[in-house]
Amino acid sequence: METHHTFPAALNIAAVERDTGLSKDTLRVWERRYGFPVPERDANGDRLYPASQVEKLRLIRRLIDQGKRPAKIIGASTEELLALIGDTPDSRAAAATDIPMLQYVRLHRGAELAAALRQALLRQGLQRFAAETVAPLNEAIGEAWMRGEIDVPEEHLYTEQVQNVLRGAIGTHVGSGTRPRVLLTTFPDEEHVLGLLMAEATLVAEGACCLSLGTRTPLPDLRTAAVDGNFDVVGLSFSAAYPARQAIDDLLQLRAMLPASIAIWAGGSAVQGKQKRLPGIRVIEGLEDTIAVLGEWRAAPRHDLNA
Amino acid sequence: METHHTFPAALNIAAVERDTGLSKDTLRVWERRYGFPVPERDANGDRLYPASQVEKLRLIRRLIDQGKRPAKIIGASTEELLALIGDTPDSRAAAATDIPMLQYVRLHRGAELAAALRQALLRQGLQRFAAETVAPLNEAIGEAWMRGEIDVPEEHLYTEQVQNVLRGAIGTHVGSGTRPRVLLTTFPDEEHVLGLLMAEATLVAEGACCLSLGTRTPLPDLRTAAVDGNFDVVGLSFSAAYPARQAIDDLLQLRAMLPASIAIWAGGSAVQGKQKRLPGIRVIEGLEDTIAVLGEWRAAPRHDLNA
DNA sequence: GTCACATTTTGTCCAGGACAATGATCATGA
DNA sequence: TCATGATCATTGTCCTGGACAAAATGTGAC
Repeated sequence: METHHTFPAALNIAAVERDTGLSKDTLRVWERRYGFPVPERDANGDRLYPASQVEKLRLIRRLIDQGKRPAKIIGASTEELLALIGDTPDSRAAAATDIPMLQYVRLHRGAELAAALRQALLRQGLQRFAAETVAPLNEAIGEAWMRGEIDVPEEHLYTEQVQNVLRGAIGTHVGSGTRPRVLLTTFPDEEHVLGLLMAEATLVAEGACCLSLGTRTPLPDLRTAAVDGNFDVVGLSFSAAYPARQAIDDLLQLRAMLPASIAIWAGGSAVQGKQKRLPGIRVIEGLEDTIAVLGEWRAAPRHDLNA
Repeated sequence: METHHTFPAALNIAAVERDTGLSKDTLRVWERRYGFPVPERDANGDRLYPASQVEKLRLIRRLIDQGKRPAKIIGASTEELLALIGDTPDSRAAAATDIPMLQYVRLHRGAELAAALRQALLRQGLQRFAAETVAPLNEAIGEAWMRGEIDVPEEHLYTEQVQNVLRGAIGTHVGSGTRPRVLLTTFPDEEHVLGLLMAEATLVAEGACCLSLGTRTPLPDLRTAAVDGNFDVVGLSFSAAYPARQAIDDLLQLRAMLPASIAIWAGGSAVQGKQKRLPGIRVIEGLEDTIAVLGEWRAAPRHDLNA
């Protein structure tokens, strides 16, 4: 049955950049410094990475995301790297958590996952669904990813199904005309959408009037949209993968670009606990905190109520 | 009121790559060959692009996407470029089409757009909504983008709202257990999701059992997911931006990777009319054609009905 | 008009050097 | 013992300038 050939013999450097997330520059400088990867060359002298090296690069990338240093692991064999993944300190504790929905993701049971999510939504209502089902599940997925238990397609499947359920629910809450008017998006380097959807779900459930621009909005465009759209608040979401340092810089830059009458709310792992370093910005410490922040805003005296 | 400074003085080359979609290599080689852009330099000799040059680069990028050649337009002033955009042959004809929903997008009326979409969905049902409302609207948005009438945030807003409505509707059609089982996704270089959602909507409305992995699934992962998940069909979606040549190569490569028992369906502008160059692959010529293709599959004799 | 062929244009890749930001290490003081 | 700061090593990104193949364009024969 396995007569059909599976992969092309080798990938060029651009394809490897796509597949591994390692930049072309990084791939070349690793080759120079560490002696890995050492790709073949085509007739023109261009690099051609065999699938085995790409596979190893993917493992290395994962370990680096976990905090390992390239020099320490780049010499290891594929087997040693596999052993290293899922051998983090908190691995055993986390592996114990046995959420059924996580099993559906592992086993590619998209339909069952969707059904379970929908059932949870019906039982809990939108707000508790986001806070008590999606948020913990998100975390569990992140940890399973770290442990190497799930891969790209599982994560995609998960994101798709959660999106279907959350977006369907968000759609049923119209809430136009209410206040505050919140513009939601992420910065150009942040492509994770689930945090944004969870925030939107929580906010619309509380009667805020949300408009989401999705992910990756360029800063100048964000400014224009916020000012022209007469928004009260701009909400930004950051995943754990976003460098905290850059999040702070970007937020302060946005703060300088927007008039003081527009509040900025920032949520997600990357900004958690950074309130003191973010003057003029309200850090949302967790989904539950969203409601408190919303209450704050509504309680605060405002200049433009008649605007 | 405009006392706050709007932009940082200049962007580094990585930020310009993000904002314009032009690779670092391209930016450097243009500077060498055409004398534009000519960025400032920081203390370390690194390029710093002023906002004005980035703006011009964005215009150039748009014109290139419309088919212009860099050498022909790179010398023009920002004003001349602006005049060039929206001066394409079919511009006048297209500008005449005056869909109300397109107005909502132009004016950032997210709530109104969502309401109009939802109303259309209720009136038409999922299938006709996809074919008769979303598809033409998509095309109109694409043309408005070409003409420079809408920009990144408008396009984001549109995509978000359509996603909310389509995903909500898709979610209500469970259809697990029915055949065929269709695995939907896009290739790693295709990030447009609306085509995929429209296909999914049409298929679930016809009782197919769809599972979407979202966009950008690596080929090896796609193969594993299709085989392990016991799917009958793998469906791929291509936007107009996808190079037709690459679409054909990628599809044939996927065909070689998958067992013959799994059908491949491909849809979208990039593959339209390419059926004869894609043996073993069923090209879907339009949303309406989807239903015909589904009927074909169901009518065809199969070896594995008892699988 | 349409096909084949020559020529120009254009994006991507290469090598190898440099540097700043980040992380690790270690000494110092509370 | 633990925090704080200085020093050193690591690492990703940017640089220059050269090369080449794929795509687009132009040219001529039919």
